Amino acid sequence: MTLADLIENYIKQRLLNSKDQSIAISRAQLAEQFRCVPSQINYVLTTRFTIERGYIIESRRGGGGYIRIFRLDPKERENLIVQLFHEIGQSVSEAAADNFLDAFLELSAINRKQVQLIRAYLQQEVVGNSEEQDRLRASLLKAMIFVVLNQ
Amino acid sequence: MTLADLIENYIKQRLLNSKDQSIAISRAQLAEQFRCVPSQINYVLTTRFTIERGYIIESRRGGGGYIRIFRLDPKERENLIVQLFHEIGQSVSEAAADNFLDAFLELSAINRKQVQLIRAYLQQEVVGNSEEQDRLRASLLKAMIFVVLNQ
DNA sequence: AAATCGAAGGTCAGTAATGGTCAAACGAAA
DNA sequence: TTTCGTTTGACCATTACTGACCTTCGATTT
Repeated sequence: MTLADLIENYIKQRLLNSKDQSIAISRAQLAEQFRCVPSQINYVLTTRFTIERGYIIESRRGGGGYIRIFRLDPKERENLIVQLFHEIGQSVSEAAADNFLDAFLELSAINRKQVQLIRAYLQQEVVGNSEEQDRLRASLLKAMIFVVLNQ
Repeated sequence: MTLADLIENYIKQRLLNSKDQSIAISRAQLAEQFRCVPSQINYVLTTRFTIERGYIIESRRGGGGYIRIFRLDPKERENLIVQLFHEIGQSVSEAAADNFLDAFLELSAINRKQVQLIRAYLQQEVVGNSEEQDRLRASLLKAMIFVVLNQ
């Protein structure tokens, strides 16, 4: 459990407690709270709270500046899942595949074990990130996601 | 009893003692414990903790990195099913794919709905019976069978 | 109104901390 | 002697974290 993980969990907890699926934070203050440099907060936000994972970040600089984190509306869950599936497209790198799996997991479209299975199978069957491999990876990923979503 | 065997036994013992059929290890730390190079751990994992033997490996590099080992639930009829899975091979025609699906159905490895889903998805994604299409069909079929078998 | 200042947040490159890969050497069994 | 599983180490890839420097924006001063 790294510092980045701790900050990630803290933000997610605050989002769960929030009324409107969004919270505002002060970068400097949060950095102070976790005894780290402010840019560490940016690192957590850019690696963990991406659009693919279902978050939107809005911020303002200057005096009274802030960072606001939105969790996408669960009402649109189905649409998001379908959209996410389409976003996989024809070709994905290994890292991109992981992001997609995490995104499906975040949406509770699939569970943790299914993620492990799919990831493991992809790693076993698809090695490297050549264009051909990326295409095969996308095909396999979509096929496996398809069955777990629909069965 | 080689070093690889010792490490294998150690990991299996820890899995037995674990609550959720999974443990996390530090590659460097485990290597230190057994007085060997870190890559020896990879050797043990890739030779002894494969999917075929019922294990899944997940890992993360970088600071706070780890290796997590999951034990899959051992199933009845596992040998037959695994064998059938391997028989799919690298290339299957549409008719052959249907036969494999029926065979899995006979073994109650998958259910009717899953068969329909897989068949429909294959028909949608793979057209024709050229060698290239047959290879893609085999890949997708195995990927989808894999997830429904193991999840 | 324009210039300036201070208080936010943003970016990026560098360093450290992990784990991954692969080919060669080794060694026991056939 | 050959073969095949084991072991090693050099080199690679990924992730976490930091700090110097940059940009933006509101408020204050000229």
